[in-house]
Amino acid sequence: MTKIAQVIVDVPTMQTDTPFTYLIPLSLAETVQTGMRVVVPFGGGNRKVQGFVLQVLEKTEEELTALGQLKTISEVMDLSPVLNGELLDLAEMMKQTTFSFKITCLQTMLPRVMRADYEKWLVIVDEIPEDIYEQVFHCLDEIPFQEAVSSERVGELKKLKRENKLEVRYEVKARNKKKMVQGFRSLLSFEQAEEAKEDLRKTAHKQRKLLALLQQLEDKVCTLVDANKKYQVSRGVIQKGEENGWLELVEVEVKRDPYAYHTFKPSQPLVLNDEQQAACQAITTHIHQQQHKTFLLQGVTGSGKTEVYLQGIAEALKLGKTAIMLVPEIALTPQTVHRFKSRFGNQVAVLHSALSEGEKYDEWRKIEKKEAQVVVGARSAIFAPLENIGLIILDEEHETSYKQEDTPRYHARNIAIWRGKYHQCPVVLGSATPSLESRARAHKQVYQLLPLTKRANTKATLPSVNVVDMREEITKGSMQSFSETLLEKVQHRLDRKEQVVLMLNRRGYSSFVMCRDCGYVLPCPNCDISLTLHMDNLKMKCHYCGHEENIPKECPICQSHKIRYYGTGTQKVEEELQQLFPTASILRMDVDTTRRKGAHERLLKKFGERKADILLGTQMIAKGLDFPNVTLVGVLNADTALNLPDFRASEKTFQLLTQVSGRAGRGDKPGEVIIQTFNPTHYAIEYAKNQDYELFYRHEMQMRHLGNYPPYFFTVQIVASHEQEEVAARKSFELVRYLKQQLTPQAIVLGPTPKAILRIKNRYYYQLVIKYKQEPELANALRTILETSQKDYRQGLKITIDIEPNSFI
DNA sequence: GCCATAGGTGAC
DNA sequence: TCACCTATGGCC
Repeated sequence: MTKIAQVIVDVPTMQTDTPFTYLIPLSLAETVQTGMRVVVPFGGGNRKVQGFVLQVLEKTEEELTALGQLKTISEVMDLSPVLNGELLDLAEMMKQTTFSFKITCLQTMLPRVMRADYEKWLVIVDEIPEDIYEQVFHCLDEIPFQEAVSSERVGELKKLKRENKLEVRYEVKARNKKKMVQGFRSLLSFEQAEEAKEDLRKTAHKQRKLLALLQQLEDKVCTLVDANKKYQVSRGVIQKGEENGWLELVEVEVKRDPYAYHTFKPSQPLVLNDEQQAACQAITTHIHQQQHKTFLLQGVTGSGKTEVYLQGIAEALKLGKTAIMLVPEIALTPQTVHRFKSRFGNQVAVLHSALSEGEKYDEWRKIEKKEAQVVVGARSAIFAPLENIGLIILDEEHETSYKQEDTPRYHARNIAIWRGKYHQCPVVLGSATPSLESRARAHKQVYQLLPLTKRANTKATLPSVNVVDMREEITKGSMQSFSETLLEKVQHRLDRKEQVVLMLNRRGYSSFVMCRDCGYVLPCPNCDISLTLHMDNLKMKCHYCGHEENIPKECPICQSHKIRYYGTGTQKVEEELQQLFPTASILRMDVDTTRRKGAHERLLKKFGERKADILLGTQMIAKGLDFPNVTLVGVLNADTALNLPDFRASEKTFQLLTQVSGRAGRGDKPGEVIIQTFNPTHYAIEYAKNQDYELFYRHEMQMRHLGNYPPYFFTVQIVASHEQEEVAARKSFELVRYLKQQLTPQAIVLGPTPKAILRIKNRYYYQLVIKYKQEPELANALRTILETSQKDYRQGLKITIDIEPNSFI
């Protein structure tokens, strides 16, 4: 019997999107297991690629010959599997539902560092002309392949390769480096150490201390850093110890712990009110009974959803089970992490984008080694390699960031429910403003609704909300960002030493440069969009392709010098605000001020300690902040999202306004919210003003029904892009024709239309949209499109399929 | 993604 | 007739 392995190779194409069979060499027969990463030779040149083992099988000699000529696995990259059976199955589901390659799905589930690094070298294997050896190879045996390609003598090198005098060598490099530090281990028994102590001179305190430490360690390893910090034994003393033969120096692995220098005060479960109690009960019953069910925990802001999560997780842990808690990236603040760490201590692993690649890898391994039972993280944390999951939670389930924007375009909510079914455990979707899809499913009893209607802090009442009609402010002649009403209210809070949060809707609020004489706006040379002014480095920047240029001094069209900054970035509003309230201390929070690691945390801490009066920021301040002294929240421009040509515009506006309003009056003092808008009668704003989700939901459902939008219809978006506009356009017309022919007459195929931003990075984008209720042939049609698109791809025509896209813009 | 191969083109 | 190009299929 011979062992063979089914391997998915790291070549993301349609034709290689299937398992390949490899022989397992005798030397690795006991090592190779399902779910491990391996290095295999692939293709004509036998270049080495990374692969994932899907299956290990044993074959007889006859069976083996029937399989034809097989290649052999070169090496294994892991000591133990990195993906278990569940995650391998999950990858298959993702591939099928997102129309992406298996390899891409597998890689998505692992920390980035576990993707291979490939290196290519050009190696001399036979005599080559002296001058090439000296000039190109610099008298070395091999050079990086890239160096050879960029050399002036590529032609000659190619010829030498054909004559087998040169060879290409491929290398697969593992990037998942463990962090190693110097440590030491005792070589003495307790008695020997005791004797050594006696031989010491009386004054040798430090060495005596070291010996005591060695006795305490027994055969454990101690790092030099720990010896210094915890036991005040310095490097020199340890070196002396080594010379004396007391200890040996060793390399030890340390886990990077991003929260090592934080202290977490343990917190106790809070007393739940009736509604929280009922919700918690429903969830824990399902944990106990090992029964899957999806719950929609709909609670007004401040209703204590988090405490329900915490107690649910505690229950899972009590049963020896594990739990995943997903939080949107921007809500994954130190405050949030703190709440979980202080309740569950170091059982918690945190996964989010602010961590370095190494830190992410270590947190991942902490989970994999079962050192952590609770995982708190953003979207990709849904793939945490936990076993025996008892509870999965998605907080702020309506957040669009739960859907990945590039392939595989999975939605964390779907993955969560899949894993919930696999582990037979409850899944809790929590939100104050659920997505229409989820709320409709709760209505149809697909999910079970758990309502929380009261604020947990009984003294805290829902804030009163006022809408200010900015059209009137304009006629009054005030050209500022602030209405008189808002200014009065801010002054009032400043007088009372209370705090204010002001939010700018980022979209449409970036600054651009316009000529006052001819109206010329500086465009990006690669994209159909205007450049944005960045004050931090005084450059004009394109938000889509990253193009940068200097701020023009004169208009390139009419040479006028009357070129001015338009629009209001947070910086400009900050200046305006400072002029109006010279004595107020203002904190600005936007991409510019939070770019540096930990800046986000520092700003919030400062505000929490009441070292500032006003917090001015973009959407990032709308979520999860809990500052009891904030009694006024102002939204400077509520409409910018409303005007987008997107069927979710109203929903997003309503959600944002409700979320940000929830930041006011979380303590004992009542809160107030001011919403400035040019559309005071729009239903999204009206219902947000009354904090009435139910009415908004009903109204919006009618709108969706009229427009044949989700949740009444399923949607698929297909985008074709090419450097030449007509190629992209022609392809999308062809796709529409094909789809109309494949689908039932009930399916609605819209388009093709040019995308809202036709050109990005010098590529033209055309899209088409399919709306449908039931289309048994759709999956097949999409798969066919994917297969045929492989050919187009070589001609530079890219086609992407997005199931249930976040927007059609 | 990359290589080997096939079939085409032009320069002599 | 060869050198060089691009388009295309296969990779275990």
